[in-house]
Amino acid sequence: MTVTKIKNMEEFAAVSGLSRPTISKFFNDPQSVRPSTRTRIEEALERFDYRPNIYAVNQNRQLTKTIGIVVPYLADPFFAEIARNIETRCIEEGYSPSLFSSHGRQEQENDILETLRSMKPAGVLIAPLGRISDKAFIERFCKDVPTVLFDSKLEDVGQVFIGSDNMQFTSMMVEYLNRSGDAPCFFEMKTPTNPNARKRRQAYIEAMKRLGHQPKIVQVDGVGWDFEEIGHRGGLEALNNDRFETSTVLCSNDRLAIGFLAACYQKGVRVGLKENCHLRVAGHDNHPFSKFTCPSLTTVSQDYAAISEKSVRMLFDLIASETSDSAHKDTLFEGKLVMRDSA
Amino acid sequence: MTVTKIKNMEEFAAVSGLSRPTISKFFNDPQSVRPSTRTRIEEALERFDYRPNIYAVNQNRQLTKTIGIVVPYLADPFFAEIARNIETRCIEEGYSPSLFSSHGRQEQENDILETLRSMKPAGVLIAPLGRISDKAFIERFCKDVPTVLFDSKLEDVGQVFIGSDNMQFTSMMVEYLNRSGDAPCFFEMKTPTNPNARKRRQAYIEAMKRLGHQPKIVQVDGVGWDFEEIGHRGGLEALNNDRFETSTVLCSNDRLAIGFLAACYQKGVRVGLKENCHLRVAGHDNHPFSKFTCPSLTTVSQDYAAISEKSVRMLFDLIASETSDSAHKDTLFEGKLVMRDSA
DNA sequence: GGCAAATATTTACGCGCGTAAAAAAACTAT
DNA sequence: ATAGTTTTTTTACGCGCGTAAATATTTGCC
Repeated sequence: MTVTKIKNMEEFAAVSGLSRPTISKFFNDPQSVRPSTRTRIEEALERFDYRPNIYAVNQNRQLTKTIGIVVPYLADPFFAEIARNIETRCIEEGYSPSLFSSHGRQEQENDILETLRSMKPAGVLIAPLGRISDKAFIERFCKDVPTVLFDSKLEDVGQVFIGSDNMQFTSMMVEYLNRSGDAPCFFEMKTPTNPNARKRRQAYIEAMKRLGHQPKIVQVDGVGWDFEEIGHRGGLEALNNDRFETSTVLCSNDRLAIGFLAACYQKGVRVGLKENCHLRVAGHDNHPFSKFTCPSLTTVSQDYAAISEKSVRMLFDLIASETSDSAHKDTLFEGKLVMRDSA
Repeated sequence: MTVTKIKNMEEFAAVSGLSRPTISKFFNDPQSVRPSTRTRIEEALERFDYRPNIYAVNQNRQLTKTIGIVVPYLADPFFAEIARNIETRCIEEGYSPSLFSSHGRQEQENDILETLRSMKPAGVLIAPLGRISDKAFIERFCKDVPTVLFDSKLEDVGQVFIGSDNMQFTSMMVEYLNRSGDAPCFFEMKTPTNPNARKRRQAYIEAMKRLGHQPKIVQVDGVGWDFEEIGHRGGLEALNNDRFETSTVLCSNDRLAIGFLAACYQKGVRVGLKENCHLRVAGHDNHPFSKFTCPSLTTVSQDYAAISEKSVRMLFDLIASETSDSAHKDTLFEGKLVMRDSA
């Protein structure tokens, strides 16, 4: 590396012996210049490490190379994991991902979208807060910016949604639990933030009826995203008051199940399949930590990789197509039964 | 809101009946214009929702209002939590935080710093990967950009470090465990990524000697950030081979402990303080999930809020001071014993 | 070697805003 | 009302780069 500091494209063009427009073309698309030219530029890059000023670049672009990623709650390893996958894929495609978390608050979600709008991103991937999202606000955003919604569907918002087939998730699990023991109760929050939760409840009810059982739903209080806490407190309360009519509990999601398992442990309720166990417990999502609960949690796995991959691909399709064909495209992935020790 | 679309500051100046330089001053610092003027602009803002083009703004600023936040592994709720705190504080101060995760890879950490450098941020908060960080690279970065290191200290790098007093953490816990039962073994990874782990080991050894005990360290294989997995696998192996010489195990961190507790459960080893228990287990960090392990985990709590708060304040001091006084300032926070059921 | 096609250069303008300097206007206080 | 101070306006330049058009050069091909 040389001592010379290159401070703009003009100077870099000089040291590489080319003209500025050629350098500009190169940075927009290396393939657009002749191989020999490309080599010369790359050699110069080795010697002088220059990078175009991103602000100057983006100012003159109607469309930047930024991809916005918005998740509702980053402290949930599920979203952290999805975000990681998406980030990686975006980088591979030559885009710069920018990650945001709404931290469970509508106001923040809207602020993020405002910020994003001013960033003129090529596209945005958003997992909305759900029930408490400002639907109209997000809808307007989707009209202006190519946006893919994932995880949490908002009816009639956006052109593309990628998520899980919650009906299939829950049906499969209810059937499994039913044929391997008694029919499950359903353990959930009274007012879940996430629309997936509502689908799961519905699927539970339908599956139970189909199997000739009376649905038995145990709802607990609590708002926000501290699902473990809610599952724990609500679980204790439900156990204390004998609210579970069968010896099998299907939790609306794994985080709730983690809290519930803690409650069981505390109450001395043995969970699992073994002879001396009182209760079977299952969840949904295959949360990264569900393998390490006590006992390890039987659950339905979301296909993280597939959801991330498909979301990104659909976004790039959307960007490429340009046409605002208002055909709503939904993609739902099926889950796989992950059988562990808890049920 | 009116139908008129404002597309630049010129137009916005027109509709608000002021000149562009005044509008420019306002956006740089609302306090710098006369109150009556400020009111007029704010009224116009209500009617026309205009935001300055961030790229044009930043191009002409030597220093942007961006704050970079870099964490080693975002899927760890500990870092997610810290990041959330820091983000919030930055926004309160009128800055735009930009969050990045190194995902446990040196290459990615360096890439992020490269990207950040080109973003001309006002300052950067980074929790380095630790052992596998490219020290020289980070050191160079710190020279160019006001940077606060937190969580994981790299010797002689950067001017400011904020973290926990690992010596105090471990000493306190070892003393507690010793006086409430037998002396603990220390359970850790053979080659930990994080320097905190090394400090904790050292503190363990010293504390044990001070108390007249022989240190008993149980090390397990494994690399990367899947601590639960490593703790689980290593824990099973250690239990199978009777590697714990006492009935108390102090884990280097809570995530390792979570995996270890799962191993104990699986092996039928009862953990806790009660009469019929075989083992006591403790951890470090007060990980968000440690309250929900089975049994709930006794640990030393990091002061998340204090670390975040102090890191941000120190960064703003650094930005304000401008002077590159090379005085290294370290701030270490003490931990508090969190007594739960596991020890 | 000559010709068409592909690529690079020259020249020039514009993006949206920061910012400096001088002039004008609006306040403040007496 | 007047002088003095603060604020705003006018004017103008520059930031680093995208990009268009006309021109010049290189390349591939027979």
